[in-house]
Amino acid sequence: MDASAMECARAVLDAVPLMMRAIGTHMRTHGGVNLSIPQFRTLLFLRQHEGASISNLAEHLEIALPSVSKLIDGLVARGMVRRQPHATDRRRVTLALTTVGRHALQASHEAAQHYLSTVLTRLPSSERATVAQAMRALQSVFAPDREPQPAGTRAEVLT
Amino acid sequence: MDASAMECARAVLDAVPLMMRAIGTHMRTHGGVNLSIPQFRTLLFLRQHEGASISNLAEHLEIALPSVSKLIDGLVARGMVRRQPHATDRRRVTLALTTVGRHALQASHEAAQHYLSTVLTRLPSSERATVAQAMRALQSVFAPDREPQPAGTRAEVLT
DNA sequence: TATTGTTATACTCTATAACTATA
DNA sequence: TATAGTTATAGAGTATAACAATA
Repeated sequence: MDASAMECARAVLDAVPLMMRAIGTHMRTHGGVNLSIPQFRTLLFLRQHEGASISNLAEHLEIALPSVSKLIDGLVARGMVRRQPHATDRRRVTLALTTVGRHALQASHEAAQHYLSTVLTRLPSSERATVAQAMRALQSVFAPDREPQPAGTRAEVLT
Repeated sequence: MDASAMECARAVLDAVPLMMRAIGTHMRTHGGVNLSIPQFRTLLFLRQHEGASISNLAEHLEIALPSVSKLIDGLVARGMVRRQPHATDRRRVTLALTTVGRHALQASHEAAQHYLSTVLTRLPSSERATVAQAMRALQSVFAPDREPQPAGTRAEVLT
């Protein structure tokens, strides 16, 4: 716990809530779709993992099962996700994006990409490289047990 | 909006919610104090800005006035903050930390510092420097209208 | 007995609209 | 009329505990 780690901790605690709010507010108020960050991440995950279950999602989002169930309730109510019976295990629920969900994700996704890119373009490209590198480093320490994503998958996230 | 900005946007959107959750969960479950991030930030602000009003706080946290009022309700109910009449303007509320609030902040603060520092120490110090630099850059673009803090103030945040 | 998911309950965070009191 | 704050209302996110159904 040297001085640099403390300085770093301070900077993280200053910047992260600020970014979270900026991103969340933007996603709730632009792009005509009005998704929260967890909703957005859910749709993203379901697009990448067809046939995922509630448990799969809970593991990915790192939130409790009942919370996920409620999150899905909301998306089902908005017609973006379907709950389907699992082929062989009748305890499981298979989740699927609807067409509405697919379009909502696409729109929200473009809006988020545009917003974040615009904000980040205010930085010189060398700083942007620093930010990208820092984000990868942070992700590795804050989610150390996540298996590395298959090549190509990550690159699709905001494509 | 070049490729680097998009790559960067992707990385931010991957890493920021993850960190937010990790920090929030830790603050809610450790250190014996159980503060949410907004509560923590509120106490921090009140320690640095004695005599602040609800509006001052709303501006700093970038949330709506009624939300702040409720946030303060919660902290008052827990005995951490006092609402006091303003000396000259009877519309205003002057907020003050109680002794309980001061101690809660101190404890939560040490726990947060310890947790974040521990996590960040898993990075080589060169990466930590990158992270610190990135956080400063991000703060500048996500809160571009904030006046720069007076020298010394920032350094106290986690002291 | 263990796993998957839901319901019940209870917080916190956040917003907008409508209101009160004061300036 | 404009500002500071509160109350009312509403929806999202999250958790734990208790439960049902299935394996």
